[in-house]
Amino acid sequence: MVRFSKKIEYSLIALRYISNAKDEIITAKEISGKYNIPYELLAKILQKLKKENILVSNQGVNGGYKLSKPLNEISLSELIDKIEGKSGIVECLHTDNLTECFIYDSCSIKDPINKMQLELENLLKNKMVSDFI
Amino acid sequence: MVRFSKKIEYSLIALRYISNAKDEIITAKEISGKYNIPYELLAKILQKLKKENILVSNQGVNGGYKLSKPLNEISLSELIDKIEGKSGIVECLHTDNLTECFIYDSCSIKDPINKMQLELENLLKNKMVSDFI
DNA sequence: TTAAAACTGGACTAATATAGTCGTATTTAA
DNA sequence: TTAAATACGACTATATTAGTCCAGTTTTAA
Ligand code: SF4
Ligand code: SF4
Repeated sequence: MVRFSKKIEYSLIALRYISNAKDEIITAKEISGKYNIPYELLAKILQKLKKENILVSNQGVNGGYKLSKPLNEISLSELIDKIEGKSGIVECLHTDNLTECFIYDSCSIKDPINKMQLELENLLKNKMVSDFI
Repeated sequence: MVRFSKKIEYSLIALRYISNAKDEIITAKEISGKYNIPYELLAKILQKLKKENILVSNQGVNGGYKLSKPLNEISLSELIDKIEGKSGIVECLHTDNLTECFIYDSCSIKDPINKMQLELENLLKNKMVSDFI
């Protein structure tokens, strides 16, 4: 029910490492090697973080990644939304609500579930990636 | 990353309904019908809740379920643990740690992840099933 | 006594989400 | 021109969740 995906864990490990390296440019290979994270998977994640403007990248020889902003400006909430795509704690609270819950009309717990979501969001918004160091 | 399973949602709907019926005995069929919840699945869930001492049951004709204790004495945390089995937010925090994370030794975020888990647990412990009414 | 209404229990399948892999293209410094 | 790196898309494998099926047992009431 509450579970960090490997993508999020690998993101945190990578961001932490890149942050500690200050302005040095870090490659996917380096992080993959240090932490035994599958290279292809980590590479995908870093590409995604770049596309989401959390990292900036340089291609080619001597290329790699560095932070686009300090980690205390990135909330866990933001990281999760950007890596996994924004999503609600239940079907009917997804923003892109293509698949409406087949129970929706008769459901008696929509309101309290909604409140619950807000409380969880609040916790994740106030937790910064820098707290994972 | 933070997602209620259908089992939990169906549990909440059912517990709410049974609670509102006061001391009347409620059948799986009745709840299934009112809320369009797949009967076999709901039946399994109620059986589990009975086994976990949240419900008490009567078999046979006119049988059914009622609460073994009021909903304000059951935390969301307890419900989740009993329905889904207790589990950590990441592999290495599972209590029955059969499968150790293959990154464990080199992992740099174990401690902060642990703290995060405590904060989430705290939220879920202070949320009672009665809050979902 | 028997039939129907309910719970019980286990195995099974289907659907979905997560994790990881592969191949190929592009960029760039040396 | 080559090697080291990011970039992208499709693919496969694995795990989890959701739902189904079937064969019981218990109990009440006709
Ligand atoms: S309608 Fe009710 S059961 Fe369906 S997803 Fe929303 S809260 Fe859950
Ligand atoms: S060891 Fe690190 S990567 Fe592995 S499960 Fe624990 S926190 Fe996550």
